Amino acid sequence: MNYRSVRGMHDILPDEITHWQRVEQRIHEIAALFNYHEIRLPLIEHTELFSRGIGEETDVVNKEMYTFPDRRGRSLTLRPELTASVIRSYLEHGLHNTDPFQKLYYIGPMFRYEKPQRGRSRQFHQYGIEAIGSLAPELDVEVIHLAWALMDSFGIRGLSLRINSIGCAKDRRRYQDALHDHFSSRIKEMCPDCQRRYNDNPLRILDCKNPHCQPHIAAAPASTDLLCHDCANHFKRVCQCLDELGLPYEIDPRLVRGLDYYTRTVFELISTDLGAQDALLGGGRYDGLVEQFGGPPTPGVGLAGGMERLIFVLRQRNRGPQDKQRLDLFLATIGEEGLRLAIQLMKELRVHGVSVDTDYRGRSLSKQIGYADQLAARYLLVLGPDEVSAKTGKIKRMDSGEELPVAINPTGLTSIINRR
RNA sequence: AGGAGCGUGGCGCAACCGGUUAGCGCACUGGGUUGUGGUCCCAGGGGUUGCGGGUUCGAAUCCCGUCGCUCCUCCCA
Repeated sequence: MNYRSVRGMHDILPDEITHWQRVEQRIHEIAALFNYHEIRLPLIEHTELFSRGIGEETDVVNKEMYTFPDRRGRSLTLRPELTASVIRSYLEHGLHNTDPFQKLYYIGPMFRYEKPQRGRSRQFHQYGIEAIGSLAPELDVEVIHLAWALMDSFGIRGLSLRINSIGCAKDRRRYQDALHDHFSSRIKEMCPDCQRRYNDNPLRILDCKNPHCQPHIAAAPASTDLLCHDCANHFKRVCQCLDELGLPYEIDPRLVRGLDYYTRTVFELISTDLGAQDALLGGGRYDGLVEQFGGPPTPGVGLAGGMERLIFVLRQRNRGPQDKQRLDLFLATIGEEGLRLAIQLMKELRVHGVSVDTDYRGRSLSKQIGYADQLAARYLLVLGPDEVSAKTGKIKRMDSGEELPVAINPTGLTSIINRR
């Protein structure tokens, strides 16, 4: 075998697909409860959409994008996240002209060129929601509420939500200056990464996990102390509203985030089951992004979560065998005439919504029955010379072994299969 | 990008201080049982031990390189 999948790109095989289908189904259901509408966007965008939207100095843009020239030499990029694309689509289709307030969600693959490790692949899958067109702090809370509702629907416990506000663009600049002042006398004692960040993006220093840097970071000013009047009020109301809904959270003044478009509220949902990559989902406000893309001043708030990580946590918790794809009926056949009858019956039964299969490998009857058992078929019917001529047979419930006489035609069979 | 560990049939493992023909379990295929399943019994297919080189009478085993995978730092979903 000479071919392998590309590094960091993983196949999802049939034996694990029901997990994916379950999670996707649940996302559709929860999104509908909150009145979010699905949007499907291209995997590929013009590179500058991401580099300008996410920020030139972020890790994602700097070193993690799959960027390549197309046949005309235009620089294209496999999407590393979807918020920028959603905003592009929002503007391109003039959604802001029809109804500037939009509640959207998506599910799909994303690509980042990173060194793979647990909970991080180069192709991975995210679900996300974006609520565009309102500054209301209650909307921030709705987004967070949806995240909790999704987790609750899976019965996932032991999660913690960390939240912070990094303020508007002006606050952010002011905060960066404050951090500069704070670290200027200490930066020499801190790790090389922090020294680099000191110049590039002092906010990122707060993310450092190096124990030597911790005391310096702990003493740093909190972004929430420097918020302007409006931003402070906004954050206050977000927390208040979370309290009113009984949604648990803890304020983490060190929480920044790696994407430049965030303003005001930022948050992450953390699971201890995940190891080093512990963020199950993350999000925040991006009040300047639409305008930055040339649209009218339009605020927005959203979140994105990792499908792989969610499924991983799910599997940690319930270790039972997963549900198999259902098969209502297996037709075991004897001889050419038996198979001929089976083929005819299957055509008709499938029209009636019965999932049905037969043996295509000419195996012995006992092997066919063993196969039906392995497929977890609910019912079994043998089609041999007797059944072909009599047009009646005995249908067997595989779980109980009980056998019932049945007329071999779609009506007779479905009447038994469809009753519970 | 840096650090650590690991590569043996599809999967999980054994053999490894060099020594017959690389074994075992699961899975797969057939038979026992050409008309009724999960158990059991028997048989079978499937490996250039990741790849390349070196040491040696002899390498899955020791050495070097390389590729791949996993985990960690970092960053994030």
